[in-house]
Amino acid sequence: MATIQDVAKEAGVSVATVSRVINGSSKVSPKARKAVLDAIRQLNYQPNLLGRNLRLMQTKMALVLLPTISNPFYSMIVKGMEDVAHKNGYNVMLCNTNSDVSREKVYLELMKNRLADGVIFLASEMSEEELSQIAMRFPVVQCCEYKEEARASHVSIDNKAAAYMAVKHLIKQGHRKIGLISCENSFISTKQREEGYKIALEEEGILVDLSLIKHGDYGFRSGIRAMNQFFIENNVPTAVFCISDSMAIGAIKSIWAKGLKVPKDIAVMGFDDINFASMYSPGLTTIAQPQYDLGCVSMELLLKVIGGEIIEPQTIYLEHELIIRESTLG
Amino acid sequence: MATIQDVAKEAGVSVATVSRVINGSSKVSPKARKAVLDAIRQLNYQPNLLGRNLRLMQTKMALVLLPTISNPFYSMIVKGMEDVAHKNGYNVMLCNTNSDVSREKVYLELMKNRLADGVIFLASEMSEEELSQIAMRFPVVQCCEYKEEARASHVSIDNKAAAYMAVKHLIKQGHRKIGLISCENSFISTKQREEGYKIALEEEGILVDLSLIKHGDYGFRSGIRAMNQFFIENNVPTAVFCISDSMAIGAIKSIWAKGLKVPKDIAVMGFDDINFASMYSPGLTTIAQPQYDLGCVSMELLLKVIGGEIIEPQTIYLEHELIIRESTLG
DNA sequence: TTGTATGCGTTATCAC
DNA sequence: GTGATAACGCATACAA
Repeated sequence: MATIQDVAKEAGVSVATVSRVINGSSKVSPKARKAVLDAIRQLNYQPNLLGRNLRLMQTKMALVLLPTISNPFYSMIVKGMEDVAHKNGYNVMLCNTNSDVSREKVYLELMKNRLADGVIFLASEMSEEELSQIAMRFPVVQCCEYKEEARASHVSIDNKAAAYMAVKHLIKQGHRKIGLISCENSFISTKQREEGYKIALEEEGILVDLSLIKHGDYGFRSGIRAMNQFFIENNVPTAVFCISDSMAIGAIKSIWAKGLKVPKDIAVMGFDDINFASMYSPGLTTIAQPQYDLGCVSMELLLKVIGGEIIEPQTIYLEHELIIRESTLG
Repeated sequence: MATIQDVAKEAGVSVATVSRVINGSSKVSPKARKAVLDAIRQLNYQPNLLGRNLRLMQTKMALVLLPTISNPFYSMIVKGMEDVAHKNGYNVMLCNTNSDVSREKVYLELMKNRLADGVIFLASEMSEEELSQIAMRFPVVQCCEYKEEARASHVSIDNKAAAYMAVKHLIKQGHRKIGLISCENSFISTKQREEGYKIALEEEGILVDLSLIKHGDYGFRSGIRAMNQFFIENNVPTAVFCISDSMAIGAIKSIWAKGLKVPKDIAVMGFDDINFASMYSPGLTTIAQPQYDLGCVSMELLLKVIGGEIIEPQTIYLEHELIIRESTLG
């Protein structure tokens, strides 16, 4: 494999000149430039970035930690991150953590070992303390999920306002007995969506009934189980707000199994607007997050932190949107 | 940031000894080892892999190029690749190509620039010629999709046999007029699934009727459109075999829109067994690929190619499975 | 068992 | 404009 030395020799110039041609860093005579370019082509030279990165002490690589690539919700977010990164000469390294702290830490080693310039977390399992520690020493941005107390920037929607809007929509359809299928986790979005649900009810003078709040794990099956609970307890709401689309689809399956119809007997709404929400029958009413923009803004922020333009942690909220489909229109 | 020099000074030994302790490469006296370990802890030292990689001319990093992370089909494959990679001290770099050749090439530059030791392609858009060129110079494995003529290893199922099995199942259910919703692309899997479809029909003495073959793009909407074609042309089969689950779900939606039932009026089967296939109502009959194993075997193969254990291109087929659910049982 | 010295491929500083 | 050369952090051949 040809090195910059070989190119210099072939072109009859010094390595410094070759480097200057490659990086356009300063003036080079047309004659020397041509000689270098010819030599590069001749030798099929590819710069070895290991050398450059070592010298520059940077890798133009950004880590993106996500719990799973099988959640379609992340796909557009990642696209946004990649587009912004590429526009700025950066590459993105996607890392599947499986919501496993130890796996997160393995990947973070890559940054600690200078193989990446910064990291974006999409739902970390680490403690606020650990996150703050890392953010003190390296460029860190949190996207969608975040730790409130961590001293690190974050970009997300206002989950409380979004859940509030969702429940208000159900109330407007005439529902008073509204169930919630939430999750038992420590995600800030969960906490905030529950808050939004409660505030919307209280504002209408509806008492928050804890027996109408069930829990799943975001997944389809857990949505079935949670909805079944209502039937088992013989305490069935006329509308159910699920904090994920997959659970909402599970809830619908459970409702059908009882011979009931959606939305005629029970209205169901989800959260996230995954692709499948519109593919389903009935189309699923849900809250759409600006996924692509969340990705773009997160990466822009990270690049600024890497560049040293931003020192203090930033908080950025983007707009969400209520998408009304058949599952709540009855 | 502390370097190996700092550690050496702190421990009162040479950098060589520190390096030896870190890599366990040769004998070090217990006393020196302890001094080094203490110094490392003291200084919170993290080796800079840029230096090591440059010196060793390897990165312990594998590139995985996939057309999109939003296709749930890839998720378990990637998991398998990651598990094997991690077990062998390797990291995986997921790269979203969006089925864009230029994007593929950008990522391949990372390998050409020595930032990765090898690459696994999941559905490349490059020509066989280009692929062969790259495989000549770098470790390359193709997973699931592959170019027949490319001189590079590949791991996949036997798509022809799988499609054959699928259509045979429909025939066994009593169907004779069986439609195919395929894709207009150059993927080998497409070609082979079409072949399997034809062979299964011919074997039963059923003439292959080209008007019963429609095309989509793997996606849900294209499944609707393709199925609609049958209705528009007033040439409706009693069973439809779709080469992707998403198209199958689209086909079902189209059938429902005509007031017909699945499988009572028309049986539908898919391919891939994505998670959603079992979540849907009716559950979708489909062909399951051993996704996790495909990933594992591909990565094992790549590591062997990187290690120089394998020189000649290998071809490995894994077993598929027919998953029978309600969408064809009527 | 340990230390010295060299080089991996690149960029940047300086002197010319 | 150009070239010689010193880093960047690490691993290792060789010498001791």
